[in-house]
Amino acid sequence: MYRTHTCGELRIEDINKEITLAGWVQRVRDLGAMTFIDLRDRYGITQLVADDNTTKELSSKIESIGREFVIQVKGIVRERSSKNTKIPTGEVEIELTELNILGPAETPPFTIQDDTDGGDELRMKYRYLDLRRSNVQKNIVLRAKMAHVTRNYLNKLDFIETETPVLIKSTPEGARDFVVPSRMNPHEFYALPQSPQVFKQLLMVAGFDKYYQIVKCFRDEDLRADRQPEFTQIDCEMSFVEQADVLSTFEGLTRHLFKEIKNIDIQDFPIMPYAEAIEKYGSDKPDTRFEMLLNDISSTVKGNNFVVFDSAEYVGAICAKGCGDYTRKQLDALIDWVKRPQIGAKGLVYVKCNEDGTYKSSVDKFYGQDDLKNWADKVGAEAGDLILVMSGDKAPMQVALGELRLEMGKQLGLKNKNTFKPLWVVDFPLLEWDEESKRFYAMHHPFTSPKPEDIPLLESDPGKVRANAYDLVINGVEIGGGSVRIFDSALQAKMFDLLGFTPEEAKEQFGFLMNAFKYGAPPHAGIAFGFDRLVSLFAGIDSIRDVIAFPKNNSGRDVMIDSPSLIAEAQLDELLLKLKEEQS
RNA sequence: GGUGGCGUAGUUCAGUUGGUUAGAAUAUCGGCCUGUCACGCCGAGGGUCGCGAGUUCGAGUCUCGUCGUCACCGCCA
Repeated sequence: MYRTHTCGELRIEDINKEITLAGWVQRVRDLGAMTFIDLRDRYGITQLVADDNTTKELSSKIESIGREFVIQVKGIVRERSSKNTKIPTGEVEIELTELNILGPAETPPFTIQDDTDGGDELRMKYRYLDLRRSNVQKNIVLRAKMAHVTRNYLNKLDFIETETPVLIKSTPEGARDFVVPSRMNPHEFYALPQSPQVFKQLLMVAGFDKYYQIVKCFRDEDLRADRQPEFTQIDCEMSFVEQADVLSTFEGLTRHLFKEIKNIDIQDFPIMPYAEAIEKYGSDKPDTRFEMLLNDISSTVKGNNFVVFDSAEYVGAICAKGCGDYTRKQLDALIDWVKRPQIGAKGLVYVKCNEDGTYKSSVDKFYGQDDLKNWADKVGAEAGDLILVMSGDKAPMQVALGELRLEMGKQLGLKNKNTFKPLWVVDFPLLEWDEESKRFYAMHHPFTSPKPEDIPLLESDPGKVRANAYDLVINGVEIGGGSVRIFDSALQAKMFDLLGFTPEEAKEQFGFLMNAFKYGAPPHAGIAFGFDRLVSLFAGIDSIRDVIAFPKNNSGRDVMIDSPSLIAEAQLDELLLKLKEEQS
């Protein structure tokens, strides 16, 4: 037996027990006549001690060990004469009688401590060492617990967990596919799923009624802190349900997770149409932890010969509470911030609401005190507040103002990591016009059903059609999204037509789905949660890398195993593949 | 594809206007130390300043290129 206890469980009640422990050496503190060793495993740290009773053989072994050695020790639990109240095992220590080196260790390239000296790059290269650190382990443990709670909840509701294939078919819509050459079918490729979308719909046709799967999905697009090329979804689909049923089921799952994992009771779970989210927050994933809503003040500000506003389609304003004392330097920094290419605004007009009831703005030449008071009334600004105004074309300015709102929220400390504000965003547009290719794209995916009352618009004004699609947003993070699906093959054919597929193309790519619908398809709807994002939200972390055991870096590389990599010529030959020179 | 930050000891970083032998902390190694738990004290070793070119009497420092990395925009049904 390698151990009788873990390094996290011995207490004062265990005194005088003979025990065996195994783990990693966290640190050796040699005081001369006595030596302390911190022994670590994933459960905790236990102090070992060797003093003048120690045999020569044992002390020479102790001298030979260093950080991160894997050792097994036998000894007696005894009470410490000076206790450490910072750790649960701090009242006891192990008086060593025997020590075996199970695995010697070289000095690690960075210290295995919560406050490690290692940078991100190094930690990723030696991720197996990084994962020894308790604050990294706790994220992985949290992830496991959340998956467990999710499975329990959905199993209880009679959902059936079903695996779907990973080697599937490439489709041109949506994100780029990762492709895998087929040896047995020369010149042909599988694609890795961007989501199990069509399979879960086919499971509905098959009558499974309620399906879920915690599943890897793959998208060959550029990465971000919250985007990995392979990521995990809680993927779900239900039959004989309407949008409201899906929302309430997964509102239930979300509440349950918050309660079980964080012991938080989520109060409100509001539902907001997409159009309102854009109008009030300049985003389809509003962070509702704070207000600072966008106001359209176009009608209030026009007609004072200020050409910038008079010529603008949209003039919008937000009110930053308590920022009326911003200095010139702070305001200039904000102006620079909105002018960065990422935001791309031409400028920013400000109005300071002074404590004495007067106003000071960057457009005093054009607007008097009465005008500025009107603005203040319109946006709900009081003495001590700061009004920030941007103007231009409506859609981009709403987005820019929404970004500015988030930045101000950050500066004012309104994005509290311990507050959780969920929100359903509903009634997304069904289609999105793409200027470049002069065609409509499905905003969600081509199987999303339009709202019944908007179906006539499919002919006259497709851009106006709203979808039965919904996103779950928490604290400004898109956690999940789904839709009511089309289950009528005629309507599905019409959708493909709108999206520019010829009937032949539609048949070639999605014929199996349309065929399936001919044989009795139930009404169905579904949703998928971004599991990595959900876990990082619960962990209070911005990057999903920290909740993935072995993540990829910014350029999609695994720096630990060094992938992707070239393959042998023989492998290429077998696949009848030849590498082209890079295009210049 | 684009914008920006970073790259100096094992590691995290500092390095002034371009000027003497490139520093600190930590880690490592050696010595001392009986209650440490970020142990302490004394000492030692440790550098292709990412790589390449250029400017200059002289480059860690300036310029260009390149590679790596991070953040963001595009992209992500």
